[in-house]
Amino acid sequence: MPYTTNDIRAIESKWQKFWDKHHTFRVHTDSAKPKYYVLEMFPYPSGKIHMGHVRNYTIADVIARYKMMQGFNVLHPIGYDAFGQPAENAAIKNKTNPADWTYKCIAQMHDELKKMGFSYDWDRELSTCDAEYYKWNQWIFLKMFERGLAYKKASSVNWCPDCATTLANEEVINGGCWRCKSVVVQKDLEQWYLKITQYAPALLDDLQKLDQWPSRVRLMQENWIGKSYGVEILFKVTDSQEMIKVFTTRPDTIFGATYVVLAPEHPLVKKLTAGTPQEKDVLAFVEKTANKSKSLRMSGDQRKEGVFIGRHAVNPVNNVTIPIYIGDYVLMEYGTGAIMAVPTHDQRDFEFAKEHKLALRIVIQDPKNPDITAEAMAQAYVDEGALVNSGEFNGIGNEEAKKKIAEWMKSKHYGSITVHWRLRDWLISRQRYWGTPIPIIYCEHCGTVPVPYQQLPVELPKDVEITGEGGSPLARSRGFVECTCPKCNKPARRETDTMATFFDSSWYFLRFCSARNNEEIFGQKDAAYWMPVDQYIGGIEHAILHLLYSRFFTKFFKDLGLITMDEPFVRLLTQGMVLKEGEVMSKSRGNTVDPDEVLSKFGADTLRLFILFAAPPEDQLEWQSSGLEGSWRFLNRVYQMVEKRYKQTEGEPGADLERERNKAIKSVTQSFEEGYKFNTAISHMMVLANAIDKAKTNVDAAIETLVLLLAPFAPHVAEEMWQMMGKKDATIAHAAWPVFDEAALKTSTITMAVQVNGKVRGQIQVAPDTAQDELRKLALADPGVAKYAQDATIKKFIVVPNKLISIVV
RNA sequence: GGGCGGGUGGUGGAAUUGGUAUACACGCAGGACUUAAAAUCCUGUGGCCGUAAGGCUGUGAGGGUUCAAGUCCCUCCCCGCCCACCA
Repeated sequence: MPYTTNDIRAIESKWQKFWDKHHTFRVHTDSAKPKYYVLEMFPYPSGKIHMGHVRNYTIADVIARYKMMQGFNVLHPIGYDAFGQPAENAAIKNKTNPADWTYKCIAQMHDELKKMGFSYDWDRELSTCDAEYYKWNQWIFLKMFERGLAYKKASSVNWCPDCATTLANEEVINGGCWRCKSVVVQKDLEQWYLKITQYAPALLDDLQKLDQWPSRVRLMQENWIGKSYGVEILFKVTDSQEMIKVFTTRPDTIFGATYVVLAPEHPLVKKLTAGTPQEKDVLAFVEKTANKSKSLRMSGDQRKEGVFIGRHAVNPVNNVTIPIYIGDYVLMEYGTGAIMAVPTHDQRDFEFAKEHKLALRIVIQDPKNPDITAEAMAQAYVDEGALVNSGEFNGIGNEEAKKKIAEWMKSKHYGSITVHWRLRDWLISRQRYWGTPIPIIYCEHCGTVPVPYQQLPVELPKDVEITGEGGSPLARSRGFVECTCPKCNKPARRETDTMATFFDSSWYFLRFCSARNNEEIFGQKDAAYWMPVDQYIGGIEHAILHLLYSRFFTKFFKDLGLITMDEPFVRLLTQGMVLKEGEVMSKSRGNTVDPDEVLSKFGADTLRLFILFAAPPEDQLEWQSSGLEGSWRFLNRVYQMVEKRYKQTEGEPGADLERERNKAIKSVTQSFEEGYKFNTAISHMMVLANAIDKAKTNVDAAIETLVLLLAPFAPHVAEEMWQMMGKKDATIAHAAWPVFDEAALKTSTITMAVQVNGKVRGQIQVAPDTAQDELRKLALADPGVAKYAQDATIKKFIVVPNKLISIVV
């Protein structure tokens, strides 16, 4: 029977039904068995899966199935990150309800995932928009609220005018909304925050434990958390009692400070300019900056604008009086919102100083250019050098001076040694409908009151019309807003903001451990058994946001005493993007390939095999339809082998084929163990297939091995072949992964290359571990070698055991 | 501007971490089978010279270390990703 398109469909749907019927991938907490938790970043249910999903989930599935065959109790769950704005947009567009739209998409997505043959435990399938799930979001929020980790504050926030909602700092990409790319503006609002900054030290320190994460992801997190050591220095304002506290990481340049810059929003600005001739100009500049969005302020031409405020301050270390400016390049949110400017050794200060014709003073000598004057500098000198013009510190290297000056200033009470973090608290309120309601009630008498736990979930009302305009949609639902205060029973109002959807995905991996538990957020025994996730797989785009938030939540759960581990993901794999003609495959570019089309033409096994063969998982993958046919041909060939050659001959397999068989097991297993190099794993299987084709002896053992090795990659056809081979195991998914015999890999003769003066001139066949004297004779006897080495004096004779001989003449 | 990856045949990609560069596949060319096509199978396939044997050359460019360099060191060019006024 040829392996045709119709056969593929029949085979694949047959085995998908079989797995369903037998619950092949259902697992239970069982402390007697070693566990392995494989997780992919769950999808947003847009309805259709794309090639990115296919790649991500295929990688995960192959790992899960491999671990199963190795005897692990493998947890491999799936769910849907179902809250979020596309559902609202679709609701507006199609005049439907976000819930209806989302559940329809989930059903569709569910079917598509099944068609790929992924080994999910479907009993754990979940959607974050289910009340049984988001109830626990509210539970977490209340636990955080109790501990002061969830709090409300007024501040200038990122606002996306198109999405009509606030955004976290992490959601602003190049000044635009991460979802719709509209320019983000600033707005003063009262919003809910999570105090992720309290965990900043742990989030930074524990990165060291994540030695099985890609180093660049660790580095990205490290930069995002942004710990900097420095000094806070007090500059006294002349003719005033006010002090300006500046933060610097460069105390070694303190003697070079020639002016001070405050952020326009700095509270001292208004105080210091009140009633002065400069007041008008200063206020005008402050207002101008306030109208500029933060994103605009931080991007664009980056020309540094600012004005002199008419006041001066004294540098404590040398009593020099210097002018005070306000400048838009100083940010109120970072450090103290004020800096000491050292134009000679900071490029931003240099540009500002040139623009405003401010003084320059060199305090670090460029060893390559020791005699340069400040006036002659074309840019700031920011590298290392010895201190000059710095009083008692002259001559000291600046790295050493950083520590010495910091200590000295501390002892003189000029300043204090401090640490600043770049990480800000996480803004979680969204003025949207399709998200988890924040479980808070506002009472005129009792103030801000948390919803009691027994009243959870606070369900999303269904009677809300989504218009996309005018603040929180929930505010328009009277039945939702109006409530009674849990404390005093008087009429009160509910919070109408919903939670950012990143909240939902920050702990779903824990929920999977006991997805149907209605009593608790997750079973503690289940979590203790399954967690942490052994292998997590997803896109690099989540390197900061999702992974940082998940780490934060995990640490919080540990502090609650619910779990004992403090990092959720042991090993992280970030899969590369899928490209077509050199560009990322995307809907907006219109260069997508629909997985469905490939499925109907070639089936899931071929698609899976191709997507793994075309590139290593972490690299970009260039989509080539012709490669698909190659994978199809390979599966077909193996199928024909089982059909036509299995159990057709008597006798023993030849030693050569046995060696190839063992070699294939070793290589494929190694490809798994050494960084999931599926492309080479597949090539090793192809090598074995080629050897079987050529073999004249009994091929039964080799075919069995090949089918077993292939099982994680192409599970449907592997099951079919396994059945054709008359195997008793109910499913190849639980068959044992083959083991190799090191002894079978040995050969009686090996080929060694012989080089003369670095060029290969011949090859000799020798027994393994032949003695050097013998090798010398054999090598020189080779005609190709003799031609170059015969009459010459041999200067060196180098042997790389069992590989190569290098003769220098 | 800073950080991190990369650059290997016509294409996707291998190379045991200093040891025979181009495994495996795609594509292409020639052949077999066929009335024919598809499918399948066989052979060849980095470049240059040569009928051949063989020789020279070759991993972005240039230099270096070494018996030996895709791999290590220096200088430069190009591409991708991430972060970007964080003091």
